[in-house]
Formats: sequence, structure tokens, C-alpha cells
Amino acid sequence: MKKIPPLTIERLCAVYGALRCHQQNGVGVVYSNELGKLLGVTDYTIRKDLSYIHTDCTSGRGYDVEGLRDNIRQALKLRPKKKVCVVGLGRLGAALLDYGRFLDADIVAGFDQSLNRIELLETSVDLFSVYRLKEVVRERNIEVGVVAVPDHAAQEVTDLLVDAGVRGILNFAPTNVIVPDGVFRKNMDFANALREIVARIGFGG
Amino acid sequence: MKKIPPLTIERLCAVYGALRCHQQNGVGVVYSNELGKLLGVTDYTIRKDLSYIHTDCTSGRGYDVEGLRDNIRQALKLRPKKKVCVVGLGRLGAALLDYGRFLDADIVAGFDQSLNRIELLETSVDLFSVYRLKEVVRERNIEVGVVAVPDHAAQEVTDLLVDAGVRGILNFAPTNVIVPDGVFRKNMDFANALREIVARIGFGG
DNA sequence: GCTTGTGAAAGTCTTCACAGCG
DNA sequence: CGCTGTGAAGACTTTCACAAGC
Repeated sequence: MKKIPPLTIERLCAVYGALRCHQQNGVGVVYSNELGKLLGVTDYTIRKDLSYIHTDCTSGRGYDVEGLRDNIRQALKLRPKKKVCVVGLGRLGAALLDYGRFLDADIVAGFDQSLNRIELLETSVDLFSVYRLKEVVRERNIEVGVVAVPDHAAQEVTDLLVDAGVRGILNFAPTNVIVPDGVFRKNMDFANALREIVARIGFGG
Repeated sequence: MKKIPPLTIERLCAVYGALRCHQQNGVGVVYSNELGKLLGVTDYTIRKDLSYIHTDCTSGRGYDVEGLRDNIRQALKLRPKKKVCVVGLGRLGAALLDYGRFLDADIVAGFDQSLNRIELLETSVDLFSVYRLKEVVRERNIEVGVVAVPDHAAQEVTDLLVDAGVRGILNFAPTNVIVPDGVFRKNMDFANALREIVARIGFGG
């Protein structure tokens, strides 16, 4: 099997999410042009993407929703689920803890500086002081860290996570954090996303 | 001035955000390789990106932080600030209302289905029932809508916003929403972002 | 007819090499 | 010298055209 290009990986993840909805709604078959509309790309692109993973679930016409989902899950190695922790349990971090059922990963720990916060939060996720981060990350084989702390602490927390051994960082702070080679980082910055939209629609208005 | 490629726009937005931090920290000059490290790209790429906007703020060596920021702001037409509304005032939506000071846009309205919620929330942003969405969006010239409702309502709310005339959608729901041509949409889906990271680090572990 | 699958063409983006400037 | 600016080469992505299946 050929190496899957990065942009194709991104889209396959989105397709996988979309298929979950279809499955819930009892849709059994889906077409490349429907998926294209959902993702905002052409049907060519979808079909090309799917050609990287070997899909033999094209039953007659269209794709079998469940079969395609299985194929993507396997190609992207989404199972067994990897382990994730959330650092920073403010409003955002706390909200993320409850996201579990939507995720293709297990949130197995939450960290915060404030012991107070840890005791007050009601959640099924185990919570710890950030001082125990390295220990817990290693013990539980956590591979991905979600950074949900204020911006001035983001780099520090990222360094802690990397030092503890995670290989992926999802950063919600409005700061670009630096990670070493071999660690994959993704930013989810509300301010930046809004800027992008504003800039995009600015050309022609 | 040449047309700015989409990926360059994205990076310029990120650079702009990074420069804000530098400015706050009193840093006066910045190099292309520093910016590259922050964004996870090469210094070539940064310089090429900057070549699209006419930067005459290369004082000797490095870029003048303030000058570069001004240049990007102008090129991306970030001023005057565009107007934004948030639909859905659950935990996430409510959190976004308070993000104001980080943004290069003005949040001028929030909408929710529950009148109860609207009355209880403490915020300086004007809040309305979602039934008044179209009216308020038009009156206040709102150009961007942030969708922070549960996934089953996301498409409906998006359609409302588009019908009311917004030209940009930032969607936080774990669903891909469809928008017509001429409207720019960006998804910020936690589940999907995590999937991407998991998939990326899966190759080689 | 409608669909998918895929090599080849077209287009876009990144990297490189090197000129030019303080 | 170390930095920026940029045309040209190379890599990657998308689009197209069309063969093949239902």
C-alpha cells in the first residue's frame, strides 16, 4: 500500500467522522460526490483519496457506509484507541473531558495546577496535579497531550508533555508552541481561525 | 500586488498572532527562521509568504515586529474589524464570548434557543433569541457566524446564518456543514483534530 | 444512464540556489 | 558574514479524461 499523503489523511479523518453520522442516521450507501460536498472538495478528490486505502466496499454503486468506515479505521490505525490526556481544566479543558463518546481516542487523565479545581470537577476521568504529569503519562502510556492552559503557560506545558514522552500535541492556546522533530503538533486557536475567515472573505467585499 | 495563495494566508494569520506575543514581550525584531520554527515550516517558506505582501520593514536584518504586523494587517484587510456573532451559548459558546480581547473581529451578538440561558449569562455581549437571528445579523452587518450548537442543529443554524447574509462560518460542531459557493467555512472539530493526530503518529509506532 | 478507479495533465506549493543589502 | 528576496527546480495536489462495472 502506497504512503498516504498528509492532506489525504486529513480528509479521510473528516470522511470517517461524516460516516459516523450517516451510520447513526441509518444511511447505508454514500456517493463520492456527497462526501465531497460535505468536505468542500470535488468528488474526484474523494475518490483519489479513497484509492490510497484499498476499498473493496463499492457494492454496485456508491460506497457501503459501514465497510468504508472499517476500511478507513484500519488504514489510519485508529484502533486500538490511543490514550490522551488534557492539561488545563478551565472551562475549555473541562468541556473536553466530557467529549469522550465522540472520540476515537481515550481520555485517561486530566491535569491542573489547582488542587481545588481537581476536587470540585465532576467527571469520570482521573484527575491529577500537573506535578505528577510525567509519572502518570508514562505509567498510562499516554501518547497525545491536549494543551488547554492560558497562553503564557502553553510552551511550558508542551515541554513537560514532550519530555514525558507524548508524540502528539493538540494546542488550544492562542500561541504557537514549538515541538521537536518526531512530535506532531496541531493548533486549534479560535482567534486564528477567525482571522483566517476574516482574511478570506475580505477579498471581494 | 499578486493574489495571495490560500496556504500563505493561513500562515500569515498565524504569523500575525505570533507577532502579537512578541510585541507584548517587547521583542522588536524577528527573523524568518524564528517565525518558521513557531509555525513548523522552513524559513524559506516564511520569506516567500512575506514576499506576497510588500514588506518594507526589513531594517537591516530581521523584520521589525511592529512594522511587519502592520503590513500583514493591511494586506489581510483585518481592519476595520468585521462583525461576528456566536450561535449556541452552551459551555463552549459562552467561553467564546469572553475571547474578545484576543480577536481581530468584534463579537457583537450571541444567540441561543433558551431564553433562560440568555438571561442568566453574564457577558458584555448583547444576547438574543435565535428567532431574531436574521433581523439582528442584517441590522448589525454581521459578516461571520460562529456555530457552537450541538451537532444535530449545526446544519440548520448554518442555513439560517447563510440566509441572513453572513459570508463566513466557523463551525465547532462535530459535523461537516454544507455552505453554498461564496461562503467560506472552517471547521474546528475537536474529535476530528484528535483523529488527525492519532492517524499521523500512527505511522511509525 | 449512473457510478467508481486511475494514469496523465495542469496547477499549486515548497525547496533550493544565489544575488543583494546592511 | 548573516540575513532577506526571488526566479527556477522539484515535490506535491488537484483536476481531467476515460475505461470499466452495475
